[in-house]
Amino acid sequence: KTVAFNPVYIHSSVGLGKSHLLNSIAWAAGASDPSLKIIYLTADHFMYHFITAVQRQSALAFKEWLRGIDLLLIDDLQFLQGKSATEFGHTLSVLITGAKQIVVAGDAPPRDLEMLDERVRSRLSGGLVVPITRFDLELRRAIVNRRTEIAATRFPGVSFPTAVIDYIAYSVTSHGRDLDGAVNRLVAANQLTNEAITVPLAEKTLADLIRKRETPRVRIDDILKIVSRHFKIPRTDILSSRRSRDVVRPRQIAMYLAKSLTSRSLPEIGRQFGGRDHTTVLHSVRKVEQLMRDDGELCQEIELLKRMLSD
DNA sequence: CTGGTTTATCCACATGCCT
DNA sequence: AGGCATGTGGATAAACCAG
Repeated sequence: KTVAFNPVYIHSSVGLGKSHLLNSIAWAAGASDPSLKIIYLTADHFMYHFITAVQRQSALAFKEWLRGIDLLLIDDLQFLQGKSATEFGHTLSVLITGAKQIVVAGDAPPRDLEMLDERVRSRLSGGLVVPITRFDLELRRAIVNRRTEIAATRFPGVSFPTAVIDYIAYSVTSHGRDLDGAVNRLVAANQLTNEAITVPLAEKTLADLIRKRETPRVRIDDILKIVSRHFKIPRTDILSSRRSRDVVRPRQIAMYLAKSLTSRSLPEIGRQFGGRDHTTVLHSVRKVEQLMRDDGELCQEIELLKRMLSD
């Protein structure tokens, strides 16, 4: 047998069957060679084991144990966050170097995994990266159409207006299973209440299936890049501990942007700004807000930066 | 340069919100 | 009951700024 690609990184949004795929891989590998040692873990489980191992001073034993594994599958990498992520990154790169087969899955491409350091990220990008894309609109429409036809033969009174089919196909963007679920639920609602199937009914019944418009992801990397270019100061200065005004202002503005444009927490942002304390970030945010209150020009400048970042 | 002021930063801790 | 996020109050030392 050959190790063709290592590591393999699978990414897709939630609900498209990543975990299912990972489990299938594990099962198929086990079926083809029962002697293989295969471990499937979610990232937080992995981290839990790792941390308890460190606490029990048995980190070495833990690493030995890992080395004995032939196929390691780690799921939900995006849940890996916080202060131990960097330590985890270390272990991960040791593992990858260890030449055993690794399969990792997460909900973003490797370069967006900000909690991992650059070396690990490029490590992951260097392997095989498999994106699983959503069904596109036409395919979703076709699936819904098919489902409604089946429903119509089973429940003669049921009919789906085209507008409702479009609505479902447009709004429910996750896995095919959810598209089925949407149709079933509408049929059920219709059977129970005799209410005609309309777009408003669909809106009401399917509220929880419709993922709210995901705020376009802004990465802190991008904020750093844009801010450092705009103020003509090197990115390393922003991350450094220098405190001269010409570097502090941009730094604070960047932190403010990170807080308002991403959903990262204060400690998380602090960590990415050269390991600063979360209260420093808080102070920066407030400072910038105050500066904006009594300086319209700065206000516009920051609005400009915001627009540049969220296109 | 010097002495005083401002403030970016960190720390210890409190509170509230989810599990 | 414990982790995580947001906040408060205080201390300190790095910049800043007259004189």
